[in-house]
Amino acid sequence: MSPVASTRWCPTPEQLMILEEMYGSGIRTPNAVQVQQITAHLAFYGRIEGKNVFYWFQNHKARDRQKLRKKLAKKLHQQQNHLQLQLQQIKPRPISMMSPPLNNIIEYQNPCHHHHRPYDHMSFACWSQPSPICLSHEGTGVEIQSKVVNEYYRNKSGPGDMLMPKRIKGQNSSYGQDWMMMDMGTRPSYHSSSSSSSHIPCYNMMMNSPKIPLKTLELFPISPINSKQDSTKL
Amino acid sequence: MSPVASTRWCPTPEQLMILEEMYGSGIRTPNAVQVQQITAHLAFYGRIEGKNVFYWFQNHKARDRQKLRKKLAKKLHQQQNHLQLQLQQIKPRPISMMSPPLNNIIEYQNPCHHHHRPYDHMSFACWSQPSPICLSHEGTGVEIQSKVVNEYYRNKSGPGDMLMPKRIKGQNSSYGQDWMMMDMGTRPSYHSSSSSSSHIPCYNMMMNSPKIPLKTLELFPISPINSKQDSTKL
DNA sequence: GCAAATTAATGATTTATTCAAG
DNA sequence: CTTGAATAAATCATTAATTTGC
Repeated sequence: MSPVASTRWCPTPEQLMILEEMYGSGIRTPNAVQVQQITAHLAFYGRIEGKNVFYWFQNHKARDRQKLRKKLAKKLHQQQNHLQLQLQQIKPRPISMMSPPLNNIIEYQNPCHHHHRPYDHMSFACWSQPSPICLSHEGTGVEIQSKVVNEYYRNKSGPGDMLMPKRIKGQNSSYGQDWMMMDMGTRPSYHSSSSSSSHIPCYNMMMNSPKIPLKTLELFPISPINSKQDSTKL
Repeated sequence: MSPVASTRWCPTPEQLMILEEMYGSGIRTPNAVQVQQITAHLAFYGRIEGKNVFYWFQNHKARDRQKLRKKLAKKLHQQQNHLQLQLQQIKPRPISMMSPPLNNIIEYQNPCHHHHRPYDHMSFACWSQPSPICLSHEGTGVEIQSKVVNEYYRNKSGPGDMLMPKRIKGQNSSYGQDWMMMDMGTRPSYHSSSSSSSHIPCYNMMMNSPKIPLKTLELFPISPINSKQDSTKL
């Protein structure tokens, strides 16, 4: 009879409203910092995590595109039909003569046209809990983690490094703020030349595995660890 | 003339060899723990991070599949040609009669056949640094993080929770070890029923942002944060 | 009204495709 | 050309709406 915690995030109406407002105002692929801010903000209205926010935008964007495509396909289909009608009226031809132009439409109807896909802008995953920064609502429980997380930050942080996305060159001015290094401290480099800073954008997140057993796991055999790998496939 | 740290991971021959051995021995989609182990192990031979290992397996698997597909398509194409030749020899027909069977082949050649795609098994992202656990090689610098990370773990970890993947039901025995909860501690739940445990698989990683400025970021306006969003797109 | 049965939405994951460094 | 990195599309799975028979 226990209420059984739901397995997946279920946005509250307020959360949804805010998310949609943000989306409406142009946010499409929030970066890690933005996701953190949004998450912290929304946590005021209910349980939420970074990954929920990240997924929400991803899904929303994708489904928007999907809708748009369908609409476009429909429109073009009608348009095409219309055109054909006109053509037929002007100069009737055998059916076979009409197929070539139709091919152009198919591309829109075909669910598989991943080519020429314009990458809209760098984005990256962020599955994380609300950070202690930017708690616009206080006393909501979000800052329960603050001490620990802050402590963690203190332990590692140096001066804030900003960096540009690797794939967008020469657009510094536009994206400078959105990108920053999240490298997990510096380790001695083993590679001769590649020194200290391994440049990892926001993807680089500390693995949050408090529940990984701390006991030493079996030393590494160069063979399947759990022997339950999907060697079935292939 | 500075040696300019390379932006992307460049596997050493040893690392590559080991990775390929692992792949050969059946590992396809290592889970977070495995990635950690592999990373720690390979760190002995040079700079490496969890995400490199993760990406390597992902890419290797994908490109293997790709090769296989191409081969299969080729084979089937030849086979088909052969069959047709035989058919033609037996009972010559007009060309038009031969197209239907050909359609079956096209599916293999078409790069867009994501349907009926057999999901091989649960897998998940893991962009993380080698964890302090399982350092099969010691004194290599990898454990430089250990103190900090361990401290972090100590701060948060409760009893190790194991959990099953959500999507594979009734297969407990097979995957039990591969899945575990990595929820970032418990916060008070705002949702009435959904209590404490938000079930997040290994995706759930603590954001590693030591270089995010700790200063309070601008409070949250329900509008683009950096005003540099990709509102260009759409 | 009201559950069981269906269907539609949408959160979460995995795979395919693209970009670009070396 | 190979392959590490990153994003978008496709897919799966669960929850919410909705319908249906009583």
